[in-house]
Amino acid sequence: MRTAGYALAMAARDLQERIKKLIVDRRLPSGAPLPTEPELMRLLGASRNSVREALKALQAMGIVEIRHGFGTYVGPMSFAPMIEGLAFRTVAGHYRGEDSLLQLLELREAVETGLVSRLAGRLPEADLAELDALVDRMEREAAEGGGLAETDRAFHATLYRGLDNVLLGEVLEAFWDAFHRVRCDLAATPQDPRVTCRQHREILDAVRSGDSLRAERAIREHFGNLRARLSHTPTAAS
Amino acid sequence: MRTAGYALAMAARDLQERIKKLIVDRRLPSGAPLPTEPELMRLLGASRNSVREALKALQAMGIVEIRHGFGTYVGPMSFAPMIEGLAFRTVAGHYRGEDSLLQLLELREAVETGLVSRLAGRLPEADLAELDALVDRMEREAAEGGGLAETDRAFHATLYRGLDNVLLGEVLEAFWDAFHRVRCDLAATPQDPRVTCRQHREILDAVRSGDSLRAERAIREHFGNLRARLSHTPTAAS
DNA sequence: CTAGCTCAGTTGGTTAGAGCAGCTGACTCT
DNA sequence: AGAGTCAGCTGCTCTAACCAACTGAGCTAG
Repeated sequence: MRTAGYALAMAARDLQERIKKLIVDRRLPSGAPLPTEPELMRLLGASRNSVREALKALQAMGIVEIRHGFGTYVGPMSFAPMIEGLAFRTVAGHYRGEDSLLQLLELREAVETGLVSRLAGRLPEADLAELDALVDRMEREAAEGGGLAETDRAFHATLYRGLDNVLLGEVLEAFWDAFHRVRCDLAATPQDPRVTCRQHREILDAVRSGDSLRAERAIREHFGNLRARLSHTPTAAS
Repeated sequence: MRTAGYALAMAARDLQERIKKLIVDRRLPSGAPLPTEPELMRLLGASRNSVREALKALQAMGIVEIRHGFGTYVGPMSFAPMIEGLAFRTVAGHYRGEDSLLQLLELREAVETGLVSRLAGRLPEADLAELDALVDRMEREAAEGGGLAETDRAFHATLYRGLDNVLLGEVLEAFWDAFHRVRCDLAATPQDPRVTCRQHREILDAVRSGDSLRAERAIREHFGNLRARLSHTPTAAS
Protein backbone atom coordinates (compact mmCIF):
# COMPACT_ATOMS: atom_id res chain seq x y z
CA MET A 1 0.00 0.00 0.00
CA ARG A 2 1.39 3.32 -1.01
CA THR A 3 -1.80 5.31 -0.59
CA ALA A 4 -0.55 7.51 2.25
CA GLY A 5 1.55 10.62 1.90
CA TYR A 6 -0.39 12.56 -0.68
CA ALA A 7 -0.62 15.85 1.17
CA LEU A 8 3.12 15.96 1.54
CA ALA A 9 3.92 15.20 -2.05
CA MET A 10 2.88 17.35 -4.99
CA ALA A 11 4.31 20.29 -3.12
CA ALA A 12 5.60 22.24 -6.07
CA ARG A 13 2.52 21.62 -8.15
CA ASP A 14 0.35 23.86 -6.08
CA LEU A 15 3.07 26.04 -4.61
CA GLN A 16 2.58 28.17 -7.69
CA GLU A 17 -1.16 28.12 -7.15
CA ARG A 18 -0.79 29.15 -3.54
CA ILE A 19 1.46 32.06 -4.41
CA LYS A 20 -1.00 33.18 -7.04
CA LYS A 21 -3.79 32.83 -4.50
CA LEU A 22 -1.78 34.95 -2.11
CA ILE A 23 -1.53 37.71 -4.69
CA VAL A 24 -5.22 37.59 -5.47
CA ASP A 25 -6.31 37.35 -1.84
CA ARG A 26 -4.21 40.29 -0.78
CA ARG A 27 -5.32 42.29 -3.82
CA LEU A 28 -1.72 43.03 -4.62
CA PRO A 29 -1.41 45.39 -7.60
CA SER A 30 1.38 45.24 -10.16
CA GLY A 31 4.63 46.29 -8.59
CA ALA A 32 3.64 45.45 -5.03
CA PRO A 33 6.31 43.63 -3.07
CA LEU A 34 5.89 39.96 -2.34
CA PRO A 35 7.13 38.30 0.83
CA THR A 36 10.81 37.49 0.76
CA GLU A 37 12.00 33.97 0.10
CA PRO A 38 12.47 33.09 3.78
CA GLU A 39 9.02 34.43 4.57
CA LEU A 40 7.49 32.42 1.76
CA MET A 41 9.26 29.34 3.06
CA ARG A 42 7.56 29.84 6.41
CA LEU A 43 4.22 30.86 4.92
CA LEU A 44 4.02 27.95 2.52
CA GLY A 45 5.90 25.41 4.57
CA ALA A 46 8.27 24.52 1.78
CA SER A 47 12.00 24.59 1.34
CA ARG A 48 13.79 27.50 -0.20
CA ASN A 49 14.49 25.47 -3.28
CA SER A 50 10.88 24.65 -3.96
CA VAL A 51 9.81 28.22 -3.33
CA ARG A 52 12.41 29.44 -5.76
CA GLU A 53 11.36 26.96 -8.43
CA ALA A 54 7.76 28.09 -8.08
CA LEU A 55 8.81 31.73 -8.31
CA LYS A 56 10.91 31.01 -11.38
CA ALA A 57 7.93 29.45 -13.07
CA LEU A 58 5.71 32.38 -12.13
CA GLN A 59 8.35 34.74 -13.40
CA ALA A 60 8.36 32.91 -16.70
CA MET A 61 4.62 33.51 -16.88
CA GLY A 62 5.09 37.19 -16.12
CA ILE A 63 3.17 36.94 -12.87
CA VAL A 64 6.04 37.93 -10.62
CA GLU A 65 9.18 39.91 -11.16
CA ILE A 66 12.39 39.03 -9.33
CA ARG A 67 15.06 41.64 -8.76
CA HIS A 68 18.36 40.44 -7.44
CA GLY A 69 19.28 41.91 -4.07
CA PHE A 70 16.08 43.87 -3.98
CA GLY A 71 13.08 41.67 -3.66
CA THR A 72 10.26 39.91 -5.47
CA TYR A 73 7.33 41.88 -6.84
CA VAL A 74 4.04 41.33 -8.55
CA GLY A 75 4.76 41.41 -12.25
CA PRO A 76 3.53 43.98 -14.73
CA MET A 77 1.18 41.38 -16.17
CA SER A 78 2.71 42.04 -19.53
CA PHE A 79 2.81 39.63 -22.41
CA ALA A 80 6.56 39.38 -22.46
CA PRO A 81 6.44 35.65 -21.65
CA MET A 82 3.93 35.05 -24.38
CA ILE A 83 6.22 36.80 -26.83
CA GLU A 84 9.03 34.59 -25.65
CA GLY A 85 7.01 31.44 -26.09
CA LEU A 86 5.58 32.47 -29.42
CA ALA A 87 8.98 33.48 -30.74
CA PHE A 88 10.59 30.24 -29.68
CA ARG A 89 7.78 28.19 -31.08
CA THR A 90 8.15 30.00 -34.37
CA VAL A 91 11.92 29.65 -34.53
CA ALA A 92 11.78 25.99 -33.62
CA GLY A 93 9.08 25.35 -36.18
CA HIS A 94 11.02 27.22 -38.82
CA TYR A 95 14.13 25.16 -38.31
CA ARG A 96 12.04 22.03 -38.54
CA GLY A 97 10.89 23.14 -41.96
CA GLU A 98 7.43 24.44 -41.09
CA ASP A 99 6.13 27.74 -42.38
CA SER A 100 5.64 28.95 -38.83
CA LEU A 101 6.80 32.47 -39.55
CA LEU A 102 4.26 32.78 -42.32
CA GLN A 103 1.56 31.53 -39.98
CA LEU A 104 2.54 34.15 -37.45
CA LEU A 105 2.31 36.82 -40.12
CA GLU A 106 -1.10 35.56 -41.16
CA LEU A 107 -2.23 35.69 -37.58
CA ARG A 108 -1.29 39.34 -37.40
CA GLU A 109 -2.91 40.04 -40.74
CA ALA A 110 -6.14 38.35 -39.76
CA VAL A 111 -6.43 40.21 -36.50
CA GLU A 112 -5.44 43.59 -37.85
CA THR A 113 -7.71 43.49 -40.86
CA GLY A 114 -10.54 42.63 -38.53
CA LEU A 115 -9.75 45.54 -36.27
CA VAL A 116 -8.91 48.27 -38.70
CA SER A 117 -12.30 48.10 -40.37
CA ARG A 118 -14.02 48.93 -37.15
CA LEU A 119 -11.50 51.65 -36.47
CA ALA A 120 -12.15 53.52 -39.68
CA GLY A 121 -13.60 56.94 -39.09
CA ARG A 122 -13.76 56.47 -35.35
CA LEU A 123 -10.35 57.71 -34.37
CA PRO A 124 -10.18 61.03 -32.51
CA GLU A 125 -8.30 63.82 -34.21
CA ALA A 126 -5.58 63.74 -31.57
CA ASP A 127 -4.67 60.15 -32.42
CA LEU A 128 -4.75 60.89 -36.13
CA ALA A 129 -2.36 63.78 -35.62
CA GLU A 130 -0.04 61.55 -33.64
CA LEU A 131 -0.14 58.97 -36.40
CA ASP A 132 0.64 61.67 -38.94
CA ALA A 133 3.68 62.62 -36.93
CA LEU A 134 4.78 59.01 -36.79
CA VAL A 135 4.55 58.54 -40.53
CA ASP A 136 6.46 61.79 -40.99
CA ARG A 137 9.16 60.52 -38.70
CA MET A 138 9.19 57.26 -40.57
CA GLU A 139 9.74 59.08 -43.86
CA ARG A 140 12.57 61.02 -42.34
CA GLU A 141 14.18 57.85 -41.06
CA ALA A 142 13.69 56.16 -44.39
CA ALA A 143 15.41 59.05 -46.16
CA GLU A 144 18.33 58.77 -43.80
CA GLY A 145 18.51 55.08 -44.50
CA GLY A 146 18.16 54.11 -40.88
CA GLY A 147 15.96 51.40 -39.50
CA LEU A 148 12.39 52.29 -38.75
CA ALA A 149 11.33 49.27 -36.76
CA GLU A 150 10.61 51.21 -33.61
CA THR A 151 8.52 53.79 -35.42
CA ASP A 152 6.69 51.05 -37.25
CA ARG A 153 5.85 49.45 -33.98
CA ALA A 154 4.73 52.74 -32.50
CA PHE A 155 2.46 53.29 -35.50
CA HIS A 156 0.64 50.03 -35.02
CA ALA A 157 0.44 50.51 -31.26
CA THR A 158 -1.01 54.00 -31.59
CA LEU A 159 -3.43 52.90 -34.26
CA TYR A 160 -5.09 50.28 -32.12
CA ARG A 161 -5.02 52.35 -28.98
CA GLY A 162 -8.21 53.89 -30.27
CA LEU A 163 -10.03 50.65 -29.56
CA ASP A 164 -9.95 51.50 -25.88
CA ASN A 165 -8.96 48.03 -24.84
CA VAL A 166 -5.62 47.74 -23.14
CA LEU A 167 -5.58 43.97 -23.43
CA LEU A 168 -6.17 44.07 -27.15
CA GLY A 169 -3.39 46.55 -27.67
CA GLU A 170 -0.98 44.47 -25.69
CA VAL A 171 -1.81 41.28 -27.53
CA LEU A 172 -1.23 42.99 -30.84
CA GLU A 173 2.04 44.40 -29.64
CA ALA A 174 3.03 40.94 -28.49
CA PHE A 175 2.35 39.53 -31.93
CA TRP A 176 4.33 42.34 -33.50
CA ASP A 177 7.26 41.77 -31.18
CA ALA A 178 7.32 38.04 -31.68
CA PHE A 179 7.19 38.42 -35.43
CA HIS A 180 9.99 40.94 -35.61
CA ARG A 181 12.16 39.08 -33.15
CA VAL A 182 11.98 35.98 -35.28
CA ARG A 183 12.24 37.90 -38.51
CA CYS A 184 15.46 39.51 -37.38
CA ASP A 185 16.85 36.23 -36.14
CA LEU A 186 16.12 34.33 -39.29
CA ALA A 187 15.46 36.15 -42.49
CA ALA A 188 17.16 39.50 -42.53
CA THR A 189 15.37 40.65 -45.64
CA PRO A 190 14.55 44.22 -44.80
CA GLN A 191 11.88 45.71 -46.91
CA ASP A 192 12.33 48.94 -48.83
CA PRO A 193 11.58 51.60 -46.21
CA ARG A 194 9.92 53.91 -48.69
CA VAL A 195 7.38 51.26 -49.61
CA THR A 196 6.62 50.71 -45.96
CA CYS A 197 6.10 54.42 -45.49
CA ARG A 198 3.76 54.70 -48.42
CA GLN A 199 1.68 51.79 -47.13
CA HIS A 200 1.46 53.24 -43.67
CA ARG A 201 0.38 56.56 -45.11
CA GLU A 202 -2.31 54.81 -47.09
CA ILE A 203 -3.56 52.97 -44.01
CA LEU A 204 -3.73 56.21 -42.09
CA ASP A 205 -5.53 58.04 -44.90
CA ALA A 206 -8.02 55.21 -45.23
CA VAL A 207 -8.77 55.21 -41.53
CA ARG A 208 -9.16 58.97 -41.53
CA SER A 209 -11.53 58.88 -44.47
CA GLY A 210 -13.74 56.44 -42.63
CA ASP A 211 -13.79 54.03 -45.55
CA SER A 212 -13.51 50.72 -43.75
CA LEU A 213 -13.20 48.66 -46.92
CA ARG A 214 -10.35 50.82 -48.11
CA ALA A 215 -8.67 50.55 -44.72
CA GLU A 216 -8.97 46.80 -44.80
CA ARG A 217 -7.53 46.70 -48.29
CA ALA A 218 -4.64 48.90 -47.21
CA ILE A 219 -3.76 46.63 -44.31
CA ARG A 220 -4.04 43.59 -46.52
CA GLU A 221 -1.71 45.09 -49.08
CA HIS A 222 0.79 46.00 -46.41
CA PHE A 223 0.83 42.45 -45.12
CA GLY A 224 0.70 41.00 -48.60
CA ASN A 225 3.97 42.71 -49.31
CA LEU A 226 5.58 41.25 -46.23
CA ARG A 227 4.17 37.86 -47.04
CA ALA A 228 5.63 37.90 -50.53
CA ARG A 229 9.04 38.67 -49.13
CA LEU A 230 8.71 35.86 -46.66
CA SER A 231 7.72 33.26 -49.20
CA HIS A 232 10.93 33.84 -51.10
CA THR A 233 12.90 32.76 -48.08
CA PRO A 234 13.05 28.96 -48.15
CA THR A 235 11.99 27.25 -44.96
CA ALA A 236 15.19 26.05 -43.35
CA ALA A 237 18.57 27.47 -44.13
CA SER A 238 21.72 26.60 -42.16
CA MET B 1 36.50 47.47 -9.20
CA ARG B 2 33.93 44.76 -9.55
CA THR B 3 34.09 44.38 -13.29
CA ALA B 4 35.39 40.85 -13.30
CA GLY B 5 33.37 37.71 -12.92
CA TYR B 6 30.66 38.28 -15.47
CA ALA B 7 30.89 35.02 -17.31
CA LEU B 8 30.41 33.09 -14.13
CA ALA B 9 27.43 35.05 -12.86
CA MET B 10 24.14 35.34 -14.73
CA ALA B 11 24.23 31.59 -15.05
CA ALA B 12 20.54 30.98 -14.81
CA ARG B 13 19.69 33.89 -17.05
CA ASP B 14 21.03 32.23 -20.14
CA LEU B 15 20.71 28.68 -18.94
CA GLN B 16 17.22 28.86 -20.37
CA GLU B 17 18.59 30.32 -23.57
CA ARG B 18 21.17 27.58 -23.85
CA ILE B 19 18.62 24.86 -23.36
CA LYS B 20 16.42 26.46 -25.99
CA LYS B 21 19.42 26.69 -28.27
CA LEU B 22 20.07 23.03 -27.67
CA ILE B 23 16.55 22.18 -28.78
CA VAL B 24 16.81 24.32 -31.88
CA ASP B 25 20.30 23.16 -32.80
CA ARG B 26 19.43 19.50 -32.49
CA ARG B 27 16.20 20.06 -34.42
CA LEU B 28 14.31 18.29 -31.65
CA PRO B 29 10.62 17.90 -32.48
CA SER B 30 7.82 18.05 -29.95
CA GLY B 31 7.95 15.02 -27.70
CA ALA B 32 11.63 14.31 -28.23
CA PRO B 33 13.51 13.47 -25.04
CA LEU B 34 15.87 16.01 -23.56
CA PRO B 35 19.07 15.10 -21.73
CA THR B 36 18.51 14.08 -18.14
CA GLU B 37 19.22 16.49 -15.31
CA PRO B 38 22.69 15.08 -14.57
CA GLU B 39 23.56 15.24 -18.25
CA LEU B 40 22.38 18.82 -18.48
CA MET B 41 24.47 19.67 -15.43
CA ARG B 42 27.51 18.36 -17.22
CA LEU B 43 26.58 19.86 -20.58
CA LEU B 44 25.84 23.31 -19.26
CA GLY B 45 28.29 23.34 -16.41
CA ALA B 46 25.69 24.33 -13.85
CA SER B 47 24.43 22.86 -10.63
CA ARG B 48 21.43 20.63 -10.41
CA ASN B 49 19.38 23.35 -8.82
CA SER B 50 20.06 25.92 -11.50
CA VAL B 51 19.28 23.43 -14.23
CA ARG B 52 16.03 22.59 -12.53
CA GLU B 53 15.04 26.23 -12.15
CA ALA B 54 15.71 26.82 -15.82
CA LEU B 55 13.66 23.77 -16.75
CA LYS B 56 10.82 24.90 -14.49
CA ALA B 57 10.75 28.25 -16.25
CA LEU B 58 10.79 26.60 -19.66
CA GLN B 59 8.02 24.29 -18.53
CA ALA B 60 5.98 27.32 -17.52
CA MET B 61 6.43 28.64 -21.04
CA GLY B 62 5.36 25.32 -22.52
CA ILE B 63 8.72 24.73 -24.12
CA VAL B 64 9.56 21.59 -22.20
CA GLU B 65 7.47 18.97 -20.49
CA ILE B 66 8.69 17.26 -17.34
CA ARG B 67 7.42 13.82 -16.37
CA HIS B 68 8.33 12.57 -12.96
CA GLY B 69 10.34 9.37 -12.99
CA PHE B 70 10.34 9.32 -16.75
CA GLY B 71 12.29 12.18 -18.22
CA THR B 72 12.15 15.64 -19.70
CA TYR B 73 10.79 16.19 -23.19
CA VAL B 74 10.33 18.94 -25.70
CA GLY B 75 6.92 20.43 -25.02
CA PRO B 76 3.93 20.30 -27.34
CA MET B 77 4.38 24.03 -28.02
CA SER B 78 0.82 24.56 -26.95
CA PHE B 79 -0.61 27.74 -25.60
CA ALA B 80 -1.44 26.28 -22.21
CA PRO B 81 0.95 28.65 -20.45
CA MET B 82 -0.52 31.62 -22.24
CA ILE B 83 -3.96 30.55 -21.08
CA GLU B 84 -2.62 30.31 -17.56
CA GLY B 85 -1.10 33.76 -17.68
CA LEU B 86 -4.09 35.34 -19.36
CA ALA B 87 -6.48 33.75 -16.91
CA PHE B 88 -4.50 34.88 -13.91
CA ARG B 89 -4.11 38.36 -15.25
CA THR B 90 -7.84 38.55 -15.76
CA VAL B 91 -8.71 37.19 -12.33
CA ALA B 92 -6.26 39.49 -10.60
CA GLY B 93 -7.52 42.48 -12.54
CA HIS B 94 -11.10 41.58 -11.77
CA TYR B 95 -10.48 41.44 -8.06
CA ARG B 96 -8.77 44.79 -8.25
CA GLY B 97 -11.92 46.25 -9.71
CA GLU B 98 -10.95 46.37 -13.38
CA ASP B 99 -13.23 45.18 -16.16
CA SER B 100 -10.60 42.71 -17.26
CA LEU B 101 -13.09 39.96 -18.04
CA LEU B 102 -14.99 42.29 -20.32
CA GLN B 103 -11.78 43.21 -22.07
CA LEU B 104 -11.01 39.57 -22.63
CA LEU B 105 -14.44 39.06 -24.11
CA GLU B 106 -13.96 42.06 -26.38
CA LEU B 107 -10.66 40.63 -27.50
CA ARG B 108 -12.39 37.45 -28.56
CA GLU B 109 -15.18 39.37 -30.23
CA ALA B 110 -12.80 41.56 -32.18
CA VAL B 111 -10.77 38.66 -33.45
CA GLU B 112 -13.69 36.41 -34.28
CA THR B 113 -15.67 39.06 -36.11
CA GLY B 114 -12.60 39.78 -38.16
CA LEU B 115 -12.17 36.14 -39.02
CA VAL B 116 -15.68 34.98 -39.63
CA SER B 117 -16.22 37.48 -42.42
CA ARG B 118 -13.41 36.01 -44.42
CA LEU B 119 -14.67 32.56 -43.65
CA ALA B 120 -18.13 33.11 -45.07
CA GLY B 121 -18.83 30.94 -48.08
CA ARG B 122 -15.35 29.45 -48.09
CA LEU B 123 -15.88 26.52 -45.79
CA PRO B 124 -15.83 23.05 -47.38
CA GLU B 125 -18.98 21.01 -47.14
CA ALA B 126 -17.35 18.53 -44.80
CA ASP B 127 -16.68 21.17 -42.19
CA LEU B 128 -20.18 22.57 -42.54
CA ALA B 129 -21.62 19.13 -41.94
CA GLU B 130 -19.48 18.71 -38.87
CA LEU B 131 -20.64 22.05 -37.57
CA ASP B 132 -24.24 21.01 -38.19
CA ALA B 133 -23.66 17.93 -36.12
CA LEU B 134 -22.19 20.01 -33.35
CA VAL B 135 -25.13 22.37 -33.20
CA ASP B 136 -27.46 19.36 -33.20
CA ARG B 137 -25.56 17.90 -30.29
CA MET B 138 -25.70 21.24 -28.56
CA GLU B 139 -29.46 21.34 -28.92
CA ARG B 140 -29.73 17.84 -27.51
CA GLU B 141 -27.57 18.79 -24.55
CA ALA B 142 -29.56 21.96 -24.00
CA ALA B 143 -32.79 19.98 -23.94
CA GLU B 144 -31.32 17.65 -21.34
CA GLY B 145 -30.30 20.65 -19.30
CA GLY B 146 -26.67 19.65 -19.23
CA GLY B 147 -23.72 21.93 -19.79
CA LEU B 148 -22.64 22.48 -23.32
CA ALA B 149 -19.32 24.18 -22.76
CA GLU B 150 -17.33 21.45 -24.45
CA THR B 151 -19.55 21.43 -27.50
CA ASP B 152 -19.45 25.21 -27.65
CA ARG B 153 -15.70 25.08 -27.65
CA ALA B 154 -15.67 22.42 -30.32
CA PHE B 155 -17.93 24.57 -32.48
CA HIS B 156 -15.61 27.53 -32.40
CA ALA B 157 -12.55 25.36 -32.91
CA THR B 158 -14.08 23.61 -35.93
CA LEU B 159 -15.29 26.87 -37.38
CA TYR B 160 -11.86 28.44 -37.54
CA ARG B 161 -10.11 25.29 -38.62
CA GLY B 162 -11.15 26.25 -42.12
CA LEU B 163 -8.65 29.08 -42.05
CA ASP B 164 -5.89 26.55 -42.52
CA ASN B 165 -3.66 28.13 -39.94
CA VAL B 166 -2.85 25.97 -36.95
CA LEU B 167 -1.43 28.87 -35.00
CA LEU B 168 -4.52 30.96 -35.47
CA GLY B 169 -6.76 28.14 -34.32
CA GLU B 170 -4.69 27.58 -31.23
CA VAL B 171 -4.64 31.23 -30.27
CA LEU B 172 -8.39 31.41 -30.55
CA GLU B 173 -8.79 28.29 -28.48
CA ALA B 174 -6.46 29.80 -25.90
CA PHE B 175 -8.63 32.90 -25.67
CA TRP B 176 -11.72 30.74 -25.36
CA ASP B 177 -10.18 28.66 -22.61
CA ALA B 178 -8.94 31.62 -20.63
CA PHE B 179 -12.31 33.31 -20.85
CA HIS B 180 -14.26 30.30 -19.72
CA ARG B 181 -11.83 29.43 -16.95
CA VAL B 182 -12.22 32.88 -15.48
CA ARG B 183 -15.93 33.01 -16.13
CA CYS B 184 -16.46 29.80 -14.22
CA ASP B 185 -14.25 30.96 -11.37
CA LEU B 186 -15.94 34.29 -10.96
CA ALA B 187 -19.35 34.88 -12.38
CA ALA B 188 -21.26 31.65 -12.62
CA THR B 189 -24.05 33.19 -14.66
CA PRO B 190 -24.73 30.53 -17.21
CA GLN B 191 -26.58 31.73 -20.21
CA ASP B 192 -29.80 30.14 -21.39
CA PRO B 193 -28.54 27.19 -23.46
CA ARG B 194 -31.34 27.51 -25.99
CA VAL B 195 -30.32 31.06 -26.81
CA THR B 196 -26.74 29.94 -27.29
CA CYS B 197 -27.91 27.20 -29.63
CA ARG B 198 -29.99 29.55 -31.71
CA GLN B 199 -27.09 31.96 -32.08
CA HIS B 200 -24.69 29.24 -33.10
CA ARG B 201 -27.17 28.02 -35.66
CA GLU B 202 -27.43 31.53 -37.05
CA ILE B 203 -23.67 31.86 -37.26
CA LEU B 204 -23.43 28.59 -39.12
CA ASP B 205 -26.24 29.48 -41.51
CA ALA B 206 -24.66 32.84 -42.21
CA VAL B 207 -21.29 31.30 -42.96
CA ARG B 208 -22.90 28.70 -45.20
CA SER B 209 -24.81 31.34 -47.13
CA GLY B 210 -21.60 33.19 -47.85
CA ASP B 211 -22.99 36.47 -46.60
CA SER B 212 -20.03 37.84 -44.71
CA LEU B 213 -21.89 40.82 -43.31
CA ARG B 214 -24.57 38.58 -41.91
CA ALA B 215 -21.95 36.30 -40.43
CA GLU B 216 -20.25 39.22 -38.77
CA ARG B 217 -23.55 40.43 -37.38
CA ALA B 218 -24.32 36.96 -36.05
CA ILE B 219 -21.02 36.76 -34.21
CA ARG B 220 -21.46 40.24 -32.86
CA GLU B 221 -24.89 39.40 -31.53
CA HIS B 222 -23.60 36.25 -29.92
CA PHE B 223 -20.92 38.17 -28.12
CA GLY B 224 -23.21 41.07 -27.37
CA ASN B 225 -25.41 38.71 -25.43
CA LEU B 226 -22.48 37.49 -23.38
CA ARG B 227 -21.30 41.02 -22.85
CA ALA B 228 -24.66 42.14 -21.51
CA ARG B 229 -24.64 39.33 -19.00
CA LEU B 230 -21.15 40.26 -17.93
CA SER B 231 -21.92 43.91 -17.38
CA HIS B 232 -24.58 42.98 -14.85
CA THR B 233 -21.96 41.35 -12.69
CA PRO B 234 -20.37 44.10 -10.60
CA THR B 235 -16.63 44.24 -10.74
CA ALA B 236 -15.42 42.81 -7.46
CA ALA B 237 -17.43 40.55 -5.23
CA SER B 238 -15.40 39.29 -2.32
C1' DC C 1 28.73 70.57 7.54
C1' DT C 2 28.71 68.02 3.43
C1' DA C 3 30.56 64.68 0.02
C1' DG C 4 32.14 60.45 -0.39
C1' DC C 5 33.50 55.94 1.28
C1' DT C 6 33.10 51.81 3.85
C1' DC C 7 30.79 48.25 5.84
C1' DA C 8 27.14 45.53 7.82
C1' DG C 9 22.62 43.70 6.79
C1' DT C 10 19.08 42.75 3.62
C1' DT C 11 17.61 40.37 -0.67
C1' DG C 12 17.98 37.02 -4.29
C1' DG C 13 21.59 33.58 -6.93
C1' DT C 14 24.35 29.39 -6.89
C1' DT C 15 26.35 25.27 -5.32
C1' DA C 16 26.70 20.76 -2.85
C1' DG C 17 25.02 16.52 -1.09
C1' DA C 18 21.61 13.63 0.76
C1' DG C 19 17.32 11.21 0.68
C1' DC C 20 12.34 10.61 -1.33
C1' DA C 21 9.10 9.23 -5.06
C1' DG C 22 7.48 7.53 -9.66
C1' DC C 23 8.46 4.57 -13.49
C1' DT C 24 10.78 0.61 -16.19
C1' DG C 25 12.67 -3.67 -17.07
C1' DA C 26 15.01 -7.63 -15.94
C1' DC C 27 15.29 -11.21 -12.64
C1' DT C 28 13.35 -14.71 -9.68
C1' DC C 29 10.17 -17.64 -7.68
C1' DT C 30 6.06 -20.28 -8.23
C1' DA D 1 4.80 -19.17 -18.68
C1' DG D 2 3.07 -15.86 -15.36
C1' DA D 3 3.24 -12.92 -11.19
C1' DG D 4 5.92 -10.68 -7.80
C1' DT D 5 10.12 -8.39 -6.61
C1' DC D 6 13.99 -5.64 -6.81
C1' DA D 7 17.62 -2.78 -8.81
C1' DG D 8 18.24 1.13 -11.67
C1' DC D 9 16.95 4.89 -14.01
C1' DT D 10 14.19 9.26 -13.86
C1' DG D 11 12.70 13.67 -11.58
C1' DC D 12 11.33 15.83 -6.63
C1' DT D 13 12.31 17.85 -2.12
C1' DC D 14 15.06 19.19 1.56
C1' DT D 15 19.09 21.16 4.26
C1' DA D 16 23.05 24.04 4.67
C1' DA D 17 26.37 26.84 3.21
C1' DC D 18 28.40 30.49 0.48
C1' DC D 19 28.26 34.17 -3.52
C1' DA D 20 26.49 38.50 -5.47
C1' DA D 21 23.52 42.71 -5.83
C1' DC D 22 21.46 46.35 -3.50
C1' DT D 23 20.40 49.50 0.63
C1' DG D 24 21.28 52.41 4.27
C1' DA D 25 23.73 53.63 8.48
C1' DG D 26 27.85 55.33 10.02
C1' DC D 27 32.43 56.91 9.41
C1' DT D 28 36.02 59.62 7.27
C1' DA D 29 38.06 63.29 4.48
C1' DG D 30 37.44 67.69 2.51
